[in-house]
Amino acid sequence: MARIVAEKADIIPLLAEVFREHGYEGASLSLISQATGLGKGSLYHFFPGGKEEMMTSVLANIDHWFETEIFQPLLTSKHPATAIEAMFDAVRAYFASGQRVCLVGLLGLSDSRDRFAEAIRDYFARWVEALATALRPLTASDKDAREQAEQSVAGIQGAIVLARALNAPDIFDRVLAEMKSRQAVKRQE
Amino acid sequence: MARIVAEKADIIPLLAEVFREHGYEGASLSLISQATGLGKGSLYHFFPGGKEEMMTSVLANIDHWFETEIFQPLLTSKHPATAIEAMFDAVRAYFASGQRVCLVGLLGLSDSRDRFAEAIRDYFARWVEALATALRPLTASDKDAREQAEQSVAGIQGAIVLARALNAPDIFDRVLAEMKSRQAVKRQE
DNA sequence: TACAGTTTATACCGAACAGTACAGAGAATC
DNA sequence: GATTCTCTGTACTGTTCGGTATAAACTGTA
Repeated sequence: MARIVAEKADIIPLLAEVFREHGYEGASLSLISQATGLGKGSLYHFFPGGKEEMMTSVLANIDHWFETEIFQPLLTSKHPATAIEAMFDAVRAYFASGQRVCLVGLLGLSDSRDRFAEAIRDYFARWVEALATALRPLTASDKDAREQAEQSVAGIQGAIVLARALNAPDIFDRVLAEMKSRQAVKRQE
Repeated sequence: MARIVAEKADIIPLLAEVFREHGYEGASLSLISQATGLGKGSLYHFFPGGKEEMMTSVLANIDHWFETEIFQPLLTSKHPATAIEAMFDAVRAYFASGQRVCLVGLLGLSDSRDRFAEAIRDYFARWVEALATALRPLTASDKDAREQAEQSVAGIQGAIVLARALNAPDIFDRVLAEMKSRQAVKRQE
């Protein structure tokens, strides 16, 4: 029969969007089929492990993106202060000012979190760790750096929740802008 | 047949916990039946509107709690600074240091958010508004008060996400404690 | 053209889903 | 004791779920 997808990798972003919109349980195979344009036969050909394998593939994809675009710059940049600012900008674009949900955060709140607990934990642990590393030269103590990193990652996740709930992307931008400027102030002290 | 529940109100907290754990779609009638000890017959006797009515009842219950325990004190207290501190303490207890999910926030991220959009929006809008009102005497401008209120509500929601994801209630406490102390610093300026 | 491997659509499975129908049990009232 | 109203258990509806089996259609190679 007609070949629809050239690469398995091409459909992972589509899968990610379905999971983001409907969660893991809510993303039924018929929704997935509709969003990707692939029938069940094709889906189970590419992902013999079914929905769970689809989700782990999506998580691996997200993980890779954050690793290269967010974590590594924070960890290796010669100018941590600008790296942190770049992170806020990248995050704002990635989450579309809160109109795009953080799939990992959502998964952590849902009842399927146990199934993907490790991936969820790693994602946030690495994010906090990377940000804390970048903050270390700018803060009085390692403890301060870590606390501030937790504060920022939490702030970003909460900004998504709030912006979605109020259907107001400007709130997301405002919360992130304030956190960003607070780092700037701290640097001047 | 044997009467199990004296008051319909008694089972709403049980319903709330099921929805918190499994979300709206994930909370199947069999799970609800198990958690409440009521069969389908009883459930549809108390809630003829089915799951949707159960959720709206739960949301109304949550709304009432926050209105009396959080919003009103913020709006009417003679000492807004202490009212804000009390809010952080009450929130910490309510969400059990992040081990208990915010149902309204979760609902806002899920795909059933459209169905309860109004309740979700009201909840967060009133929270931000109440906190901004309490902050107004303590900040330079109304704009500052509002931005700081958004920041705090987002921080609380994000702290839940982060604490759940990392399975670390201490992070929730740390993030809230820092936000609380930041208000205190601002007051001294 | 013949063949092999890959990709697809479709029919199907048992289980679980939300919701309905209804008979009957318990308590309250008279 | 009869009646009434509130509550509950059970059986059932049609639908959808994730997943499987399979055969056919396509592509690449020869």
